[in-house]
Amino acid sequence: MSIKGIFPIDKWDFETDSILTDLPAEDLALLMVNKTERNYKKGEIIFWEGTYPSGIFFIQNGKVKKYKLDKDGREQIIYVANTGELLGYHALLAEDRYPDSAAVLEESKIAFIPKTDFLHSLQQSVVLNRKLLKTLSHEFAVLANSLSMFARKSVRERLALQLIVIREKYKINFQAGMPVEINMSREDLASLVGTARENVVRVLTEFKQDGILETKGRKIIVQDVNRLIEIANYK
Amino acid sequence: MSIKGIFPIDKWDFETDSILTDLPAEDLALLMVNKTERNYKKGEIIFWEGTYPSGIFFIQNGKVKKYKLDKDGREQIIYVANTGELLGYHALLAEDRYPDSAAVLEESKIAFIPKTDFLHSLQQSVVLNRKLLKTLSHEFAVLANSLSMFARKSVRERLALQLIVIREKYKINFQAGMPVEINMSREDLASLVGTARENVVRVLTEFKQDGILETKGRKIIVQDVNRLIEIANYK
DNA sequence: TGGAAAAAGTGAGTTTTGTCAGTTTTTAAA
DNA sequence: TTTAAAAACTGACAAAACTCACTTTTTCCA
Repeated sequence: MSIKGIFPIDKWDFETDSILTDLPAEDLALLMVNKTERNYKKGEIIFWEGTYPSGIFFIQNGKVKKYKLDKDGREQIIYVANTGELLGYHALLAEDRYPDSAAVLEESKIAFIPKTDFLHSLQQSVVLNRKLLKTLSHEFAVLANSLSMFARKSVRERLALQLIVIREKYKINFQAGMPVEINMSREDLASLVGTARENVVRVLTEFKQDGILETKGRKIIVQDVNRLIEIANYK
Repeated sequence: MSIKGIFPIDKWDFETDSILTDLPAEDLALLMVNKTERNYKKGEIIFWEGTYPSGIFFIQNGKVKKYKLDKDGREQIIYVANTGELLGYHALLAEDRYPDSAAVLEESKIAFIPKTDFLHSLQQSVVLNRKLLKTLSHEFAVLANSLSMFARKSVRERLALQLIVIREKYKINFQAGMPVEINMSREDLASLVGTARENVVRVLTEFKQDGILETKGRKIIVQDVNRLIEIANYK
């Protein structure tokens, strides 16, 4: 059974990948005409908050965290982007600097599309325009959800919820039916949940004792999503 | 001295008002052709989260809170929109339900623009398209900031920051040079800061004792913005 | 404009979260 | 395969935030 029947996963996912999949072949070709591919190693940074963009990025394969660092150096993950998603278009469209930084969570293949090609495609393609407006508006809903979660939910509730959401993203790495392994450092999980690493570890131990999940080294295998959904206490 | 030299207020403001101010007269006329105006009393609701949109709204005069209610009925304010701003376009552009609710914070005059007119203007006006893309991308940056603040800052820091931001919105109600009065219930302030009413009251009392602000009944007059900026501890 | 209702403010106790200072386990390079 | 470094985990304590029960002040409308 898919998670969609029991949890509104679409409210936590940007659906950026639909921008390209719905684009007519000729519009897509125009956008991709000068793209350059590159492999990024785990932990490598794609762009830095506060710098000016020179193009957009397309995740051909891999996972990317979008995050902000606060004054005290603490990291907050805003969103985890997956294979097929675009990155970095906010800065270009807002005619401003990057609002966040992006770093790869696992070995990834990422394409770069120059600014001029993106802006040119935007002028030419009615579909690209419409899809960007739709995606950005949907992102608003996702961020509003996240904001409300961080402001109002306990660490335990937030961790349960983020485990549900992040697990969906790791499904892409595993065959259907096979147990999904979440391979994320406790540090990154803490950045995602908005708490200290120690708290993540403590709650994970609780969940493990309750038979909700098991761990294989750092990897997390969720055994009872329904219990996580209950704990997340999300309408 | 304007706040802009000492605090990056643009990172906390949607700038939605620029959508209409930058629109060519003919595009604006097309958009406004069937608009209907209405006065809303304090507390009245404009639209509800989860319902389908039939148009967009324009705040001709007043202030509107955009908020979400969680499972336990607790309110989280996502954003406070001011005179000149548009409301409700996210749902139409995402072809989805409203992601949040909207209610007026003070007596307001609000215009309704039917869905068909908005979508028709979108097809006709290149400028409207571009401005919406720009505004939505900027909103992403604002929400990412807020998200990070809620996840990482203390109640004291959050209240200091929100007082700075909300005070700018109340400037519109007062003559330049006159002391700005923030006229917001402690309940609404708590919804904005993401905490309980009692905590807002306690921190406000502290700020009052430190000479950072004074109160006139429920109204808050900030006397030392620089101290608030220090306390907010925002880079 | 008096008075009832609503909102603001206070205090004490509990719960949650953060911090520090470690030990143990896992990872990955040599 | 060994082993040093990094990451994961644990416990104790401190700080922050929440909740409840209550008093005082303000608002607003009959």
